[in-house]
Amino acid sequence: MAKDLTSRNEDYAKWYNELVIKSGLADYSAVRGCMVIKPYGYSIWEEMKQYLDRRFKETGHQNAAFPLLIPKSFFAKEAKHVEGFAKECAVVTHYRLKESPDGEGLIVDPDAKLEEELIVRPTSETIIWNTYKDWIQSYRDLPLLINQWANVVRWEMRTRLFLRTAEFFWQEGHTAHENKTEAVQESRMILDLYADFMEKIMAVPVIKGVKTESERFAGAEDTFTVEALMQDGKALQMGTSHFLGQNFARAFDVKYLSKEGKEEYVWATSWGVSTRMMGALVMVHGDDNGLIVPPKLAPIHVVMVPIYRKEEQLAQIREVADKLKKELDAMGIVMKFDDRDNYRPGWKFNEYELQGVPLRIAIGPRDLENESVELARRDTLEKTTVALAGLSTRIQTLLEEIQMNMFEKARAFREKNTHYADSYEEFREIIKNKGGFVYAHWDGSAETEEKIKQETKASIRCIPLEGEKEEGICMISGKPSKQRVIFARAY
RNA sequence: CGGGGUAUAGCUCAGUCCGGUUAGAGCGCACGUCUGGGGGGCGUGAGGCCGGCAGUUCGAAUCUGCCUACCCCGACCA
Repeated sequence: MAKDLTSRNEDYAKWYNELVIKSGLADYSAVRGCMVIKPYGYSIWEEMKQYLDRRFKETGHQNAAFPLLIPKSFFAKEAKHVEGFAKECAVVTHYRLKESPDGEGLIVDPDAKLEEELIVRPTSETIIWNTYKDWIQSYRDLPLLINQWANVVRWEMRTRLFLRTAEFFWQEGHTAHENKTEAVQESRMILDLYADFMEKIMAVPVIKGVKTESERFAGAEDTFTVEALMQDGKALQMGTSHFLGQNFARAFDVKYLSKEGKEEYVWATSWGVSTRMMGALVMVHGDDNGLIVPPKLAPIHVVMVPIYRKEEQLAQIREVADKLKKELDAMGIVMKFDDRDNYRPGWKFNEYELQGVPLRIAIGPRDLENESVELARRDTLEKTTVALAGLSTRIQTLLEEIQMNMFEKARAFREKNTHYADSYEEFREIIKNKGGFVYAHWDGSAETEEKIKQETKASIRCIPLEGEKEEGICMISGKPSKQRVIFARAY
């Protein structure tokens, strides 16, 4: 089996890093904290983008592109927003280089200092709202529903491939609305869209919820989140959707004239998911043999590995492959026929397992004779011999089954690792020894939240939106609580 | 930003403590050959300013000092 891969039990963090690199998703780059997304990794990201982009458009959004660089003064306009991002900004101060006087390389030309420094965007609210001011005059201009696919930079102290990189790729939606109800609805609708994507396409079960005040996005009135559980018992925030109230409208003076002829500030949302989801994909589905990509995200659904000695045999196999490929094409299933002769079958088996291709077909002289193939599932590692007749239909069914099985497996894992704690002792014991999600009562105060975080490293992931709301008392203060909230250690 | 670690072939690493001819291994790569149903065997070959700068010495991958970069673990954060 994948000989060189560290097992999850041995060292989960090491397993993750190795898997990302060895499966060809990404690699470290020459730039600190920034990664190279390799073709295979990028093709999965493209699948994610493609699906989400279609859904955004179906729900009335349009794509646009705003500048990478933002004038420093823009950040000062929304107080909480600056506070949240100031510590991790890359700043452009000059616009020219010149040869150094000693002739050894280049230096920044001191004469080329910018009047006003530019910030490499950590997020685009400010530049976008500055622009919206010019786009919005009347209630007829609303709602304004814009999305941007972009890269952003946040100068993180400590980075991890996909999970926290200094530069990352994402989409950020920025919408403007006439009233609060509509804006809240928008942010909730996007939250549902995200959750739907994660569960149906990524096969990652998520919990929808709202963030506590201290975990809220800088400048938001409410941050909605989708949270997932990784195999090491830690939580990962998969995406967020913010109700921004009128904060940015006020900061950038974006007003519209209502039907009644009254001047009003608009209401805003912003929402985003990033390449971080790639990390979730690895950590939720991967096993000790490598990645497992759910069929609905897989750039390649089926790979066929020919086994042969003589050229005539390969020619015969190729005939079968071509025919099957054509059938699968018509079904929207992508098959790769790997006839490279510099790698041997066993090597290819391992390689595709590492990459997580959902289905593998091995076909050799033996199979040709019996008019069958060997079909292997990546999720269960199960191998069966199946007839050539009706193979494409069989594949189609199997892919659906794999998709479902992966989701069910992840959900079962999450359920097994979801606990309820009624006392703080119980809570600490679970967080320390078992990990996972812990439902517990909390009095709603930031102090209690902080105390728990300090003492256990577990944070409130969210106040869940769904499920029954059971009243109780806070496990720390004994004060009343309207419902349990979800705690976990998180990435 | 604290703590730890690493830097030698494309990759993973030995060699450094105890300085001494020509710096090694495995994998990968190239060519040949036998092969081919779970990372093949054999043979031949290419590939190195031993992270940088300075010092000690007849002599430095090895000792000393300074620097740089990256990784891991924490704190902070999506």
